[in-house]
Amino acid sequence: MEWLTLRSNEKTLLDRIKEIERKWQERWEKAHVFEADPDESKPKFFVTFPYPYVNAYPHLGGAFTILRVDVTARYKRMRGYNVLFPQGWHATGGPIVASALRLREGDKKIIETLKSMGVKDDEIEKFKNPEYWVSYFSKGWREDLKKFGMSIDWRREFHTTSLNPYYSKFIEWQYLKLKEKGLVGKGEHPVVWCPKENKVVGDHDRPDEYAGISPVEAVIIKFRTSDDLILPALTFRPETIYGVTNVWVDPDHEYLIAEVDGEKWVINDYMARELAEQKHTVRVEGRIQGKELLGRTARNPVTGDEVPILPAKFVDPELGTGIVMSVPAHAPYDYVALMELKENPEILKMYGLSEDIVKELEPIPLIKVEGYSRIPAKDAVARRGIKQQTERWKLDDATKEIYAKEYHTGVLLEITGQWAGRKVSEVKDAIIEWMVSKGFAITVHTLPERVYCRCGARTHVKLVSDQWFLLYSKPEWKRLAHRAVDKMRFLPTSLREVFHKNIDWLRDWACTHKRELGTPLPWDKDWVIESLSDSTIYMAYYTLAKYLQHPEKYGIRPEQLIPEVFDYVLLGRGDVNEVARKSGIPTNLLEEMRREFLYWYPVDLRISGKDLIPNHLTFFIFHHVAIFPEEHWPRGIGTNGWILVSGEKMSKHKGNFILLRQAIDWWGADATRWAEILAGADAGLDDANFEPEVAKSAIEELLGWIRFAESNYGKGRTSRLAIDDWFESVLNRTIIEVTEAMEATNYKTALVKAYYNMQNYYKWYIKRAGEPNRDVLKRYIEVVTLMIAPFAPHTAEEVWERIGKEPFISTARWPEPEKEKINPEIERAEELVRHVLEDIREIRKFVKDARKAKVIIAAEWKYNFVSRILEKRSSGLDLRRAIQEAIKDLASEHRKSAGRLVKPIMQNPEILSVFVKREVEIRALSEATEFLARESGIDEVEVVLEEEVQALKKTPLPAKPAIILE
RNA sequence: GCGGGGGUGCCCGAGCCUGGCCAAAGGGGUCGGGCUUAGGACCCGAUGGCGUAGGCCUGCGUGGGUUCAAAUCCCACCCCCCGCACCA
Repeated sequence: MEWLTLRSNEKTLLDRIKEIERKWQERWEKAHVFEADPDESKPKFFVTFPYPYVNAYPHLGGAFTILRVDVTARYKRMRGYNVLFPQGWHATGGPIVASALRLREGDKKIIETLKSMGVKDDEIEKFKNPEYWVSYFSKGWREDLKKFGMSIDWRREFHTTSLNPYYSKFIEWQYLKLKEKGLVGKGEHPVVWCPKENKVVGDHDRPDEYAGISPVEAVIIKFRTSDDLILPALTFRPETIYGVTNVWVDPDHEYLIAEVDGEKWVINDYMARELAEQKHTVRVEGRIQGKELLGRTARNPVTGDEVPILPAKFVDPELGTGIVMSVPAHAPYDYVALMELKENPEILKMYGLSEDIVKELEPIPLIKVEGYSRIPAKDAVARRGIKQQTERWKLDDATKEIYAKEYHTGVLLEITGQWAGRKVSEVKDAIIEWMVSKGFAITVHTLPERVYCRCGARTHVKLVSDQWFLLYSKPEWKRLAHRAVDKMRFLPTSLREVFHKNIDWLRDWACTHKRELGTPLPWDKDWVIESLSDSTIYMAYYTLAKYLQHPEKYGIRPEQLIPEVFDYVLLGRGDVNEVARKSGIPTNLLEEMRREFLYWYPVDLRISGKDLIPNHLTFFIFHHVAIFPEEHWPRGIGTNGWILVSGEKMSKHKGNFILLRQAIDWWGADATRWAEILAGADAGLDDANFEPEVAKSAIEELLGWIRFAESNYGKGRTSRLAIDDWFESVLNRTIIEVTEAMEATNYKTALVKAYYNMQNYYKWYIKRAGEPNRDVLKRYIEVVTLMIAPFAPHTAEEVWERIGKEPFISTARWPEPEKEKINPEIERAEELVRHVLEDIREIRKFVKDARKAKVIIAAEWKYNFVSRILEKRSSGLDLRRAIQEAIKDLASEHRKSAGRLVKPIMQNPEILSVFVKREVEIRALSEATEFLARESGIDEVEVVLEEEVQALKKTPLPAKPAIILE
C-alpha cells in the first residue's frame, strides 16, 4: 500500500509523535483521569458507543464512530461535566460459534482471516473454542482503543453472554420483567433449516454465496386431474390464475405421489419435506414419472378450465413443487416454452403427444400494463431477442421486469371477474386470501432459490412453533416508544421522523435462538436470548459493572444477583434491608449501587453508525420505555455514516481495508483521529471519506502546531494595533461558532473552523500586522490548542505542557468567548479593506504602469442614506421598497443624487453587508494604505474624501469607494 | 414499491435550514513561477468564457414558479446510493 511508505525524516517525526502519545496515555492512566464516579457537585454526562461484536479487531469504520463518542466525552469534560464513557464487548449470537465450528472443520477461509489479523500459527488452534474469540478480541479492542486515545473508564468493562454470569443475571432480570408485562410471547416463525444438522441456518452458517437469502411466502394452487390427482403449482403470482393455458412438468423427473392433508398430490421431494415441516401431514405413497402425466388435463380450480399438462425444459424439478402453471401472456418463460412447442411439434411427438394439443393454446391476457401490448411477456421476450427457454439469464431479467411492472402499475382485466379494474398491488393479498378460503390454494414459506448449509446439505424452510417473540407490534408499547422519541434529542434532527417511522414499522421480533452464545431464557432454558434482544438496556449495567465485575473489591457473587437486587438498584423497588437479607449483599453496598445508577442514568447521548437505526437503536428505545420510568428514558441519539477509504467502501477484496491498529502504526493516534474527523465526522447519514494522504500530512501538521506553539508562546510586540482588535474579534467569534458545532456533534465543521479557518485568519493577521501582539498571540495559541484537544488530545496535552500549563488539557476548561471583543463592525471594515485590495488588483490588470491609487470615500450623506436603507430592510421591506422609502426620508437637496445611486446599489448589494460607519471606513482604509500598496504592488495609496474631488467617472458608494489609478 | 440520503466547477467536497459580500470555501489535479545539482517536499500565482478601469455573459441534475435578487424557497420530473428484519 502506497501510504505505507514514509520517507526517513517522516519516520522520525512519526516516532516522536508516538512517543508523545505513549507518554500521555500512561499519564492519563496513572492519574485515573477518565475514571468517573458520582459527584453531586457537577452535572453528569453519560455517553455511549454500542458495544462491538468481538469477532475481529476494530477497523477504521468502528473507530470512526467511537472517535465521535470520545470527542463528545472530551468536549463535555472540558465543559465542566462529570463524563461517563464506559465500554463493553458483545459476544452474543451465532457468528463466533459458527467460525469456531468452521475452524474445527479446517476451513481455510477462517484460518486466513485470523492470520490476516496477525494471529500466530500456533495460536490458531485455540480459536476452535468460541470462548477464546471473546477473550482474544476483547483484549485486542481494549488495546487498540487505548492506543487510539479513548477516554474510557475501563473499570466498567465487561462482555456479554453466560460467559459473564453477572451480565447474564442482568439479562435474565430484564426478560423476567418483560414477561411480567406481557411483552414476550410465543408464536410461529419460518426459519431456514438444515435437515442434516437439524438446526437453523443463519447467514454465518452458509457459504457466502447463499448469504442474505430469506424465506418468502408463495402460493400453491391445486390443479386437479380427472383421476383426482392434485398437481400443486407453486407461484408468486396467484392473480395470474385467470390466464393459465396449461401446466408444465419436467417429463424426465420422477415425482412423488404423496398424501398431503388427505389429498393425493404429485410433488417433488423438496416440497414434500418443506410441507411436512410446515404443519402439513405428508405421507409418500408412490412415484410417478413426469412423462406419465403428459397429455392428461387438469382443472383450473378458479376458472374451471381443463388445461393440458405439457413438458418444459425450464422447469426445475428441485425448486418449488416441481410443477408450474403456465401463463404465457404474463410470464416470459411460459411464453417462450409454449412457442417452442408450437414451432417444434417433434418434441410433442417424442412424448407421444399430438401436435394439435398446443394448436389452440394462445396466451390469455389478464393484466393491462401501460406501455405494453396485450401480451407483455411477448414484448419483454422480443425486446431481448429471446428464442429459447434455455436463455435463463435473459429470461430472468425479462421476468423481473414484467413482474415489477405488472405488480405496481398493472390493472386486472374483465376476465378476472370480481377483481377487474383493480391494481394488482392492491388486491393481490385479497386474491390469495380468497383462494385459500375456497380451498383452491394454500400458502407456503419457501426459499426463492437453492440455499445450502455450510455442511453441504440443501436447506428448506421450517415453521418453528415454539419461538419466543418480543411483541413490538403491541400498540401500547409503540405508543410509549413514540412518546420517548418525541422527547429525545436527535443529531441530526431529521432522525426523529425516521425513528417514528421505524417504530410504526417494527413487527414482533423473534428474540430467541438455539445453539448460540448468549443468556438462556430464564423460563425456557433451551432457548438463548438473541443478540439484538439482549443488548437493549445494558447501558444501565455500566453503572453497576464497576461493582459487579470486581468481586475482588466488592465481593459480589453472581448467584447473589436475584431479581430483587436489580428491582431495587435499577427501579428503586422493595425494602433495601429485605433485599440485603435475601441476597446477602450488604445494605450499604446496595444503596451505593442505587445511588450510582441514579446519578448516571439516563443515557444522555448514544452515538452510533447509521446502520443501527432500524434495529438496535429502535430496540434501545422500546426496551427502555418498557422497563424504566420516564425519567430514565434515553435523552439522545446521534448517528454518522460509514467510513469510505479513498472514496470506496472498505473491503479486504479491494485492498483498502484498514485495521485501527494498522492506522495507528502508520500514522499514530492523533493523525488518524485528525484524518477521520476531516473525513466527515459531522452528525448525519452521509458517508465520510477517509484519505490516507490526509492522515499522512496530519503528522506534520500536528508536530507543526506543537513547534509553532512552543516557539511563539510569549513572543510578540507589546504595542497595540487596530488589526489586533480584528483578530481578537474573529478569534472570539470562532469560539462561539466552534462551540455550536461541538454541541451539534458536527465535528468536522468544528475542527475546520477551530484549526484551519483560524490558521487562515492568523496568516491574514500576520500579513496585516507584521508582528503579532504578545497577548493576542498567547490567547490564540491557548484557544486553538484547547479547541483541538478533543480531536488530537495527545498533541494538545504536549502543547499544554510545553507552554507551561498543568495538569492536563483533558480536564482544562473549554475556552469562553470574550463577547465584548466581538465587533462585527471591525470585521466588516476589514472585509472592506480586502475588497478594496481586490479591486485595486483587478484594475491593475488593465493599467499595468499605475504608480498611485486614489481611494475615494463616498460623501457623508450617502452613509445616512444607506443606513436608512438598512433600517427599512430590517423592518421587512424588500430592497427596492427600502430604497424608495429611504429616499423619501432624505433632505431634498440629496434626493436627486440619491436617485442616481439606486442602480449602483442594486448592482452591488454586497455593500449592504459590509457597510460600516463612515469614520470607521475612513480609519480602516487610512490605516491600511501601506498594506494596500505593498500587497497590490503600487507605490502609493491615498485615501481621499468625495467632497475633496470633483468630476468623477465613478460614483463612490459607502463600503465601495471609487478607485482611481494614476 | 415503501422509508431515508443524495445529484455543486476537471475530480473530491463545503454551502442549502436562516435567499444578496457565491464564479461559489477547502483539498486534489493541471499550468506558470520560486527554492533545489536534480527529483521530492515546501512557498507564490493561475485554473468557466469574454473584456485595455473594479465589468459583462454562462453557471450549482432537468423543467417550471416565487422574488428587485435563487446553488439556496416552492412545484413537477429524471438519475444515483442505503435500509426493508430475526441478523451482527
